[in-house]
Amino acid sequence: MAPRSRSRRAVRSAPDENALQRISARRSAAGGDARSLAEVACDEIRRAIREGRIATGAHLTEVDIAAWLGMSRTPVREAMRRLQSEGLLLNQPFRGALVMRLDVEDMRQMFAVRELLEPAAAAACAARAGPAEIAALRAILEQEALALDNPAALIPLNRQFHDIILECARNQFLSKAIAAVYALIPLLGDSNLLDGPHAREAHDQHRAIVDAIERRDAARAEAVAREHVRHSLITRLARVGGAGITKSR
Amino acid sequence: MAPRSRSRRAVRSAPDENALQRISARRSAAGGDARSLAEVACDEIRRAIREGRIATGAHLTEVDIAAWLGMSRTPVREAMRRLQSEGLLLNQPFRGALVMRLDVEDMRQMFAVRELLEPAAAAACAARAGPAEIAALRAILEQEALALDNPAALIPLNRQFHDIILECARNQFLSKAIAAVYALIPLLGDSNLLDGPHAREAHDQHRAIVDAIERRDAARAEAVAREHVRHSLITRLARVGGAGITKSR
DNA sequence: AGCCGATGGATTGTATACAGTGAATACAAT
DNA sequence: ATTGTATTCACTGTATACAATCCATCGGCT
Repeated sequence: MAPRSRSRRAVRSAPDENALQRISARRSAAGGDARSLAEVACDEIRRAIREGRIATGAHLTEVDIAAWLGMSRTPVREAMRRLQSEGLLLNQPFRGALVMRLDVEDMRQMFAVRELLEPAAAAACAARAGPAEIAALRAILEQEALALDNPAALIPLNRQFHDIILECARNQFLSKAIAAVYALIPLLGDSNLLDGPHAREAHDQHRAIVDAIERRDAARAEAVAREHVRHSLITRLARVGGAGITKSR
Repeated sequence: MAPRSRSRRAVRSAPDENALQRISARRSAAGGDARSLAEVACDEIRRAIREGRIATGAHLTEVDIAAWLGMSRTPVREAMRRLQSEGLLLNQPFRGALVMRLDVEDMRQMFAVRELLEPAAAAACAARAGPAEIAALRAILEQEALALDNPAALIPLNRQFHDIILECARNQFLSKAIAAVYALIPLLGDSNLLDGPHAREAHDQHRAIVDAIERRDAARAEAVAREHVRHSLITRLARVGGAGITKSR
């Protein structure tokens, strides 16, 4: 008996408002950036895995994620497919997906490949870097130096540092190969940079890499980059061996 | 078109019969294998690109592909997304996708990375190969020897050869990295193995690699594998330089 | 009791409707 | 003629309905 007069229109207009809400939420979430819901879903799932809110080994279904994120299955499906092809999720046909888990051996394998690729990137960068790139690297170094006890700032700086070197190497296939390996880093859990002493040593190594690049000393850049990867593995192994997440039975 | 009788219901019932046809077509097409339509679409598009039926640089839309393959947009969308993440297609938001094109410089970059990764795989394989793997490799070699003038047979054998070595290296990250690079091979067009002399040389190199692996001579396996990649690039360059597809202006 | 096919619940796979986007085009105004 | 504005158009992004599939479990039959 309520206002029946406008019922038809009311029913029609409801979805529109929802749509508007969705869009505005989408835009505001990333500061005006208009990412698709699928991208949002992808990032959210990845983040939840990295932060441990979704445990490795957990069982995910499209409907659950869709309900969690408040969107339909379609974008969620797209996101899960993407994460599967990245190797973060293991697809089980008609049965959902499992969050991959990496053991210590997997970690060693990952670092073995990084030890192959990242020195190559540093060497290529040393051969190609111009003043602009070197200035950018130096800028990162300075910011790092000021943030050595602030992992929240250090982590994106670290990523930028490696991104600049990779971009400077100007080899899209090298980038693809490294990206394929990096995709599984969220499964490793907390960053090494949460560890103060490691952060300092990593910073010193970054500095040595930039010095070599600036001198166009490809061999030296390669060697230091290799040492950087090795050092990172050692820190990881110490943390895994020492603290809780042993492979258990 | 269909009888205009109360469109809703008419439209509803039609798809059922289509679905049955589609499914049976799907099963029969691949000899009883029940791949999803998305996988079919993915393979078809990839194949069409490799065979040049879809030109590099072409503009693809979901509806066009869906019409071509006789399925709905949903699986096509999934396939295109996948090919985008592989790097075969370049997404243009709201505007379809472009088929990537590689120039000679891209090709050099690709082979530079392969020269990094494939020797590493051969070395790791030499360190780990058991009798079973060596027997499998020898079997491939024998089949190759019989098919040196039959590219249609040689191409899958070649793939199997490299797959066995990669699997034997037992490093999922090495596999991922190589897969990321190989994904763009369809863009290179015809296989080198269509060239008789090259096929013979490649076969000899395969044999040398297996010999080294069997002797557990990792360094030698690595060196030959590197030479194998280099040789492959040289053949490619000769073909591109000699025959038509120069980068034009 | 034990095997074997039917049944149901959970989950993905697919089709389709519709809203939203952005470029191109047509048209008006200066 | 040129610029600004509305309209159209082709396309994607998203939601939703429905079909197919897998697995577990339950019942009948031997």
